Amino acid sequence: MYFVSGYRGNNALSLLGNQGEYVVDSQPTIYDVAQRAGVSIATVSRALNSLSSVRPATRDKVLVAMRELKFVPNSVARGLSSGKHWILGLVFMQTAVDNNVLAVEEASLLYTDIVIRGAEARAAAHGYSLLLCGAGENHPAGMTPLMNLTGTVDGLIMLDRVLVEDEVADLSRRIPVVLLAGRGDSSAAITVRVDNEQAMRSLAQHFIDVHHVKRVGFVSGHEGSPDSVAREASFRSAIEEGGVTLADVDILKSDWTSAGGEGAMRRRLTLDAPLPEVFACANDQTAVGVIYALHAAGLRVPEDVLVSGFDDITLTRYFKPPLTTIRQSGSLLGEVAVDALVATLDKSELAVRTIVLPTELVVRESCGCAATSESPAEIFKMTATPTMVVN
Amino acid sequence: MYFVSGYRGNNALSLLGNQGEYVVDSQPTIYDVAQRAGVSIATVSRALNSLSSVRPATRDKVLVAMRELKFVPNSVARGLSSGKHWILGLVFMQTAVDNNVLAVEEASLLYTDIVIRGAEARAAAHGYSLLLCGAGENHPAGMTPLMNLTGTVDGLIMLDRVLVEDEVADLSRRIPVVLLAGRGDSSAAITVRVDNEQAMRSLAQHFIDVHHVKRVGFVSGHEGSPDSVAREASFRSAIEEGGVTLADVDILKSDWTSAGGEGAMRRRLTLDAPLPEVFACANDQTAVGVIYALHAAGLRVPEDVLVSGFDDITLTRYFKPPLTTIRQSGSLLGEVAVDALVATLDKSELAVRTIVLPTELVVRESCGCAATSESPAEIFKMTATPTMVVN
DNA sequence: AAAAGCGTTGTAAACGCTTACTTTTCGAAG
DNA sequence: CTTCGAAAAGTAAGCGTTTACAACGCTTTT
Repeated sequence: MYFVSGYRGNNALSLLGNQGEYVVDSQPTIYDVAQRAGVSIATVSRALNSLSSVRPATRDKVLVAMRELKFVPNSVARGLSSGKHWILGLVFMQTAVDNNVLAVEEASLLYTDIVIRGAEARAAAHGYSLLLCGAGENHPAGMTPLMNLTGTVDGLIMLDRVLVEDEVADLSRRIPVVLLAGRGDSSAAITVRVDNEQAMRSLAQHFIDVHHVKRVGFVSGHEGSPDSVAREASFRSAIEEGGVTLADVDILKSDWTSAGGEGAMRRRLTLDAPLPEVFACANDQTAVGVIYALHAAGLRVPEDVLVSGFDDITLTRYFKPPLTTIRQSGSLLGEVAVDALVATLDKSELAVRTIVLPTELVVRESCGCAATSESPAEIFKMTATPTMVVN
Repeated sequence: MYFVSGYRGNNALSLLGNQGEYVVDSQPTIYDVAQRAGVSIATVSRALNSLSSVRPATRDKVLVAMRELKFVPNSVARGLSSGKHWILGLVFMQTAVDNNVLAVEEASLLYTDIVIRGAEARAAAHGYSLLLCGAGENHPAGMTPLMNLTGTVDGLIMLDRVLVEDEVADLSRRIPVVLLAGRGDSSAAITVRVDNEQAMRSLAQHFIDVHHVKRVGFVSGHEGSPDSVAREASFRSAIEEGGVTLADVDILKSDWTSAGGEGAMRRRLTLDAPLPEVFACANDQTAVGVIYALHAAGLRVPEDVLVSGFDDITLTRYFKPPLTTIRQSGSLLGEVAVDALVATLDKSELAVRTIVLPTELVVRESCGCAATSESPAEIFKMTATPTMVVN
């Protein structure tokens, strides 16, 4: 045995009195394992990572020692040495709406969380952990906190355009970045987004072709949100192509929440202008609030006004009337983002720069279509496959 | 200037051709900063952390150099050296229900996510990041992955009893652990939970005292979930104390989801036994599904059957009928958990071992009470303050 | 029987930072 | 103009891994 001097392990074991039970005081290191197994730390490391050859007998000795010491490798030291951390960062907007606690609980909830869950699951499947990082008006966000993550995470996923293009470029020079739900035109980072254009187009066509509407309205999400902007713009262009009116007075500003939708519709109802025949809402929660306000004013949905949502969150299937909406898979969005990021990490190059995920029009009763007998619990499958758009 | 030899920085700057723009190839280190500022790395470190005294002039030199190099401290190296990582781990159950993707999207969603958001916000306020770690049937969870986090995170928050008591004890010997929504009787870790007993008792009393029910039912959450178990047990004991019947046939097994609640009620409706007058559900989503199934069978709520939920998620306030439920603050739960963990980290000792958060009965129409004119968007405040229970 | 080759294992130098300890600096007192 | 002492700055030893390189045996080759 070579091992003579220079031992600097923890001597981590202390015998616990007469109970004969070993208790670890401080984390044992590979030095402790090496000493116990009678090998060098390099061998321990190799046995641990099985990179190069270790004789089976030696490996066993090491593994036994590790088990006896309850050794757990220190991932930080590992990360420092190897430059690989097995952690992905996920940055999202934490919007506080008017300091309203309950609104905070709802705002952008559901959907964002589904994305987070999808990302987490997929990251775990790749062997990564997810580091959450909320940015936003109340948080001291911006560039610096994200930069600080550079040493901790291997890659970054950013939801809902937390930074402006220049900052993204800056950041992605240090670390691979995937943008989610952005406008899809960043040249600095891979972008994954949902096909808002296709979605709003199919919705507009349905209203025009099937329900023969002449005048429509739109209820937006949080101001400046890329998804909200994209949905409004796409809806407008599709609607106007069809020769239908979308008046300014019928474009209501909301904030992704039910309360916001309710308030927006209440305010709209105080105006003199006649209501349009349909309100397309930027997401499902908004639609719920809008319908509530309409009901409260004695208007029926869909008999008097048609309403549609976006997202197809599970709960709204149980509403009366069941909500006509656009289905998108939030978890898929998160999963694809992680896949793209991991691919970049592996090959350090990814041909595809923009990935557009499909959406699907789900027709239920709130747009005036006939009730189906299907149970809300029934599973729908996405029929389309993701479109890969090369930059 | 002392600096003579031993420089091992990156020489990180390279002049980018005629554009005159500096581009960082690899992250600059304190060695680079030290060289540029003409000081030693120790001084750079001190300027960075402002722990001990650095002369203002020197500090400025260093800060200028850092800015010029776009230096960002490597938090991993920092963590390895100081043993402090400024990361908190959050472990939660990732339950896949019957491989049903949409159910996965809903299952335990909402509530858990609110907790996560609350924890994240509070962690950020304390200067920590949150590392997410989904455990569960589909994930390869268990002890080892968590142990691997010990080197990465400073503390761990575990939702919904991911590990058994022994494992918790094992883990908490290495790292501070806070248990969330457990049974509240762990001696190995701090526990934060909601007052399920008080909640179900007030619900039972309401049913008995106000609505004079004689027979009640209960729809559970996911099997084995501590919260579900606690709610069922508390409800049963409060109900039986009141001399009211809770028959086995009226205890329906569900899984926290609307689909589960709907299915459970559909199955119940196929039985011969007469329905109880009320079904208390383990959470709001379940109640939504239950009501849907009742409606589908031609029964009215609350005229024919009373229903209550638990959680008071925002969306169900917009349902017809508005849901009578128990309010608990998920974000508060997350926040308190983080506070407790951080306190432990700071003082390395916390007197309080169990923290019980208050709940509040919110009476709406689904239990047969009169409609109020309040807008769903109205904010309710928790009236009670958290109860600290010393171990 | 010595040399060459190869599979194993050991040695030691990073990785980028913090910090105990030591040395230098600098201003005030003598 | 010393002397002294505190303040400021430097030196170097970690923190727990990985990994390039060296060294050691043990075959195989000639």
